[in-house]
Amino acid sequence: MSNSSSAAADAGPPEGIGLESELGWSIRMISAAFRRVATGSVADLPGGARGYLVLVALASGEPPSQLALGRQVHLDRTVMTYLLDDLEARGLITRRPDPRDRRARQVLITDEGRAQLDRARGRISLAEARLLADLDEPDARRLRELLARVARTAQREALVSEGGC
Amino acid sequence: MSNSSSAAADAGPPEGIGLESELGWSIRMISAAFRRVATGSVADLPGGARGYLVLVALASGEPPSQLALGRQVHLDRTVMTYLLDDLEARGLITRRPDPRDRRARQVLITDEGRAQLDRARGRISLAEARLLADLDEPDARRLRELLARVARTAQREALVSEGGC
DNA sequence: TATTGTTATACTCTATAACTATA
DNA sequence: TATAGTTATAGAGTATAACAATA
Repeated sequence: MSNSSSAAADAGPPEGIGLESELGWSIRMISAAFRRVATGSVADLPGGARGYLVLVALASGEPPSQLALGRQVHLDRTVMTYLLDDLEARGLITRRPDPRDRRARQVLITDEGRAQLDRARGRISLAEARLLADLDEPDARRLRELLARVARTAQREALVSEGGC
Repeated sequence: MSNSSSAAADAGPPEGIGLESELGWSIRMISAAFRRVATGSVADLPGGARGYLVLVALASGEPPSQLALGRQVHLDRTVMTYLLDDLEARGLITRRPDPRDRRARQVLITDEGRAQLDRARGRISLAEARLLADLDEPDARRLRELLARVARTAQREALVSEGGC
């Protein structure tokens, strides 16, 4: 019959602490779950989730250099090169030399890029809602706010260490 | 001089929505940051963070099959095989045939495994605290609780989809 | 026929190093 | 000498398929 060993001897209860109290476990499971629900939303963008975040970053603010852009979305400059190649080939971004520093290239989002981004944004919103489905509205908002706060300082510290990506 | 193009024209303020409002960005940055602060804490465990989570799962409850264990920590059974090989070679776990189902093997943590786990747990706690450093105690507790809640249902849905890992 | 564990294989992501052109 | 971008390469992490033993 079905194994279901849990039914046999339930003598081993949650003896204090288990996986669910591990922050690393939560992060791992949520990362996987978000990838699961969001992959389809960005499937038609070059680079998938990475391409999406690049477009989001480009949609607001000054046209950044490739390096600055990579730091915003935690992508190595070597990855940025071919990711931007793909986005440019599809007409979602353009690159032009920075007049102030001829080593650098400014990255700009195109109208087509904005259009695709807006469509993807709607799909991503649905995916996010699915991920947080069993939180009520205030809890979901609180979780988003706390995550954003931790992520913001995490990014700052990533720039300090600045060893790898 | 240093480029610091941000100093030049600061005309591009956060015009409404940017990366920080993206849940996917927060998750991405936090995953990377946690890996950064926690890798050292589990460096002497076979499999690093994955080995650590396996030990945590084994430390409480009934000895699970390799498959059940993999589902708890979101690892494919093909990965479990050599991860457990490594943990067993170091004497942190043992495997024995399940008397009720001779296809399956029960995985047990050893005394040495518990000892190493306890030491790693202390180091991980410090790393977690570093990650959440700029939250006060109530906010940190709230974030942990919300993450655990989302992670728990995320895991349940992973078992349903059960296509990949 | 379906499932557990194993092995082998391929694909993606990430990390490192070397090169160019500018500064 | 140091930096932005490119290219090539190697290494993890993950996924897929095939197999043996058992249900």
